[in-house]
Amino acid sequence: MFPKLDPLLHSELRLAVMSVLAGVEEADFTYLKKQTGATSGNLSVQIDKLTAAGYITVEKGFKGKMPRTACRITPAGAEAFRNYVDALKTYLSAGE
Amino acid sequence: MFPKLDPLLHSELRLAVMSVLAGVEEADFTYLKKQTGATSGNLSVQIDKLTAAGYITVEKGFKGKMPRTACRITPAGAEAFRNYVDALKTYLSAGE
DNA sequence: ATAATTTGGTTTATAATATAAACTTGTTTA
DNA sequence: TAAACAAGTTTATATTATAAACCAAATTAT
Repeated sequence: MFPKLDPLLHSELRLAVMSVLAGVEEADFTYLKKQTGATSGNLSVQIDKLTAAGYITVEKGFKGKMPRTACRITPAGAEAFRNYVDALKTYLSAGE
Repeated sequence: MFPKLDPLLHSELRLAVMSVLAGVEEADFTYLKKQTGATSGNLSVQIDKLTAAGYITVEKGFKGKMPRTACRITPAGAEAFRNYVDALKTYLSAGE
């Protein structure tokens, strides 16, 4: 009936992060923070979880002398995102 | 950018309950349990929260001798549900 | 030069949440 | 009349989301 929702994606901030990453080649920490409006701490934690799940990859380097954390969605992450969207539609259809 | 998601609706079970109720005149506890696959305990708790929020109403009575708990969505609940669906679309659009 | 502020984060503490297990009350069946 | 079932509720637990506090390095102000 109602499919189970991937708990990793059923989280406001993680979903926002994935939503941004689904639309761009790569996004760094600062950009994600700006787009999502999240606090640094929260964003850091959620990025870790998405990384641990294999949904995104994180590449740490420097832009000039400043640290920079670049994030990309993985194929697995993109698929999970699509599946989540599909699953959610089951829940939302009544509200159209 | 990303609108805030109503935390009362951003919950797998509560959303499923609202989804069912959005489509029918009224549904009783047993029916909701069957449709959502939830445990009684969980369902009971989430129904309470939706009631406290004014999103649904609960009417207790008897069907024959057996207790029955009938739930209906309220206008406020229906509106909240619509708003939630709209807000969510912002998050999902990248995944289409 | 050095003190103060900003940047780009991470770690840790807390409060809220979802969830199931255990329990209750009454009914039906063996 | 004992056992099993129905329809829930209460309570305990484990997870989560989130922000506050912290840290290191770079930049800016004095």
